[in-house]
Amino acid sequence: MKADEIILDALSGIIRESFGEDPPANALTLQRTRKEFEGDFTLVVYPFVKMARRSPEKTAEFIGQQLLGRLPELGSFNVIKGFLNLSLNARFWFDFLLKEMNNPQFGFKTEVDPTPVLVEYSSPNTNKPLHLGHVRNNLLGFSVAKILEAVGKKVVKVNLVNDRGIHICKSMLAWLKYGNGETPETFGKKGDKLVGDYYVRFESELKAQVAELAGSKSMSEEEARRTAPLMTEAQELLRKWELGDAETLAVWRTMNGWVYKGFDETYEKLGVSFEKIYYESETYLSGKDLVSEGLEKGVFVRRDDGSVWVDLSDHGLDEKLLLRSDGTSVYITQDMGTAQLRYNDFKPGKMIYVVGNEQNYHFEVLQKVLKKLGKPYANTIFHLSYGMVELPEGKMKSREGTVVDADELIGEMFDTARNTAEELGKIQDLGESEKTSLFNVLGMGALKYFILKVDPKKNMLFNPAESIDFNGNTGPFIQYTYARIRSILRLAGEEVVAGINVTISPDRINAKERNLLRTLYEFPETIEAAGSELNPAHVANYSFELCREYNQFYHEYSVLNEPETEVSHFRIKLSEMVARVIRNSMMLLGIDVPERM
RNA sequence: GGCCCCGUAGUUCAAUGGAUAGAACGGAAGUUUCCUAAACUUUAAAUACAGGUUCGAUUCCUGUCGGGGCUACCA
Repeated sequence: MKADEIILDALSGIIRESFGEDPPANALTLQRTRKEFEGDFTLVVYPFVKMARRSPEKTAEFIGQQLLGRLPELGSFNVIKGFLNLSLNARFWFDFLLKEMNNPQFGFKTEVDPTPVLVEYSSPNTNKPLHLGHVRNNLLGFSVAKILEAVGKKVVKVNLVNDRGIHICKSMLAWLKYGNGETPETFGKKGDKLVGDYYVRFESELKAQVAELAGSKSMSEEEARRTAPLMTEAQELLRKWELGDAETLAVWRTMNGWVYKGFDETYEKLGVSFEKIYYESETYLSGKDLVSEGLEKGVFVRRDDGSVWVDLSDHGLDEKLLLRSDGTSVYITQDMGTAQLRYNDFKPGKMIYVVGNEQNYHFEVLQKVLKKLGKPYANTIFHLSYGMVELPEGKMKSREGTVVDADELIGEMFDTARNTAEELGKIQDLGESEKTSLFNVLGMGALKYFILKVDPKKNMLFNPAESIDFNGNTGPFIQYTYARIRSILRLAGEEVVAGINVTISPDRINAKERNLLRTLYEFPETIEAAGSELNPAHVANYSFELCREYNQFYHEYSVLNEPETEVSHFRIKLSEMVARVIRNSMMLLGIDVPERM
């Protein structure tokens, strides 16, 4: 049983017996004592003042005395205003270290809840390469999956690829018209870049046609856009695709194949992966059954023109189209279908969709429509909505060409890591392949940490130069701290590190060591909180705090200067555990840590 | 217009309704016989505004002002 649970348990007993009332449930919580005060846990006693019929100070004093009598783990307490600060005794912290110091799984729940949790993330379109926005999405999705696994969930990571529709037909048309049979091999470009280029080509050629039409025939721009030859050809191509035209499908498969190969490279560099990939080309028809079901149940209505709608005004939303008048499905219809499909595939207890906040409304509608249909999984849908990523130069706009390409960004992070490390001149003894892997670890660590340390729902500003700073709240700083501890442990020598036991007496534990122990103790709670809020930022900020505390400890107390003593053994064991927790927390963010740097 | 999200030091980010609102970068001043100075110490600097709820509000509620998003028979 954990310390705070033991305390709270005793506390509720005391309150019931002494004040004759059950304590209000929401008041029975402990918080970590703030650094400026002495103590480990703090109880706010204001909620009990009324039933105690004493002043806040007297109430705290009374509760403190009672707890001291009951809990052998409690060393002392002090009272400041209505705050009761409790200090666990050195023995408790010492035992904690003894128990956990050799546990590689510290902080992770080992028993697994068999009900799967499904996490959808990435969700790319096949007509554009991945960009900075996708990077945030991928990192968030992967990290959330890792965190959920750490709190004992069985996680299924899925991707939903939007591989069909007018946009990919535009790329196909441009390639057929202007491509001269170009392939990624002949052009020396990743496949997703090649296809993306032809999408851009389509748009620029279309723009030229529109300008001409609008100029010579004085059409409105909207009309010109709709009637331009390229646009009607693209529509025609989509019709052929939907009819299953063999030639069209062959081009489509070839080009999508290029794209997937390109995506896979990017995913690998980002370190993300999926258990299952859904393709919209295979699922886009599946929502129609649900529409029929809704019509039968009378929760949807068919209008005179044949289109099908749902009225959500009773939920404070508008009417929403579910099926076009020509009987084809729209975005939301597909999402209804895929939700059902996933439910059938996995029967998940929770379905998490990592999708940008511009789709908040869409997911609100999706959930309510499924609820109207009486689907059991409607309430399991959770939209993990995240904010936009902006750059120091301003917002990303694809039209203005200010989109940051994911591969280019990854390359830049690598280069910056190399430049910075070379400037500092500490890597001469590494071989070429070691260097390459180190720059990769550093560059990606910088990128991932910088993005994940921010609360997902907030818009954020990504500054590449700042992210790779080796100081401050950055990935490289944490990686550096880890590498330094590993270096210390190597110096300590095998026999000391392997020391079976630590025999230091509890009263030799000093304040900085206690601080460290207390922070380590919080690690499991941090994961738990991050898991329930689906927020990796908790883990990121925790690991930074741990590193800072270790640096302070390290600065003040040499780890090795009392060789072969109890103190030295103790500090080495403590360092070892700090290193392990840093590594574990970085693992939850998908960040690698270097053994030396 | 309607709906949703966000406003915290110069900047980027923290703070389950709790104590004197924390860090980091940048600014100012210091610390090298030392296991990594890629460190540490000191210092100045902020809750957009106005009400309300309560023992207590950055946090919850209302309004105002700013920023962003959504409001397609696109996805």
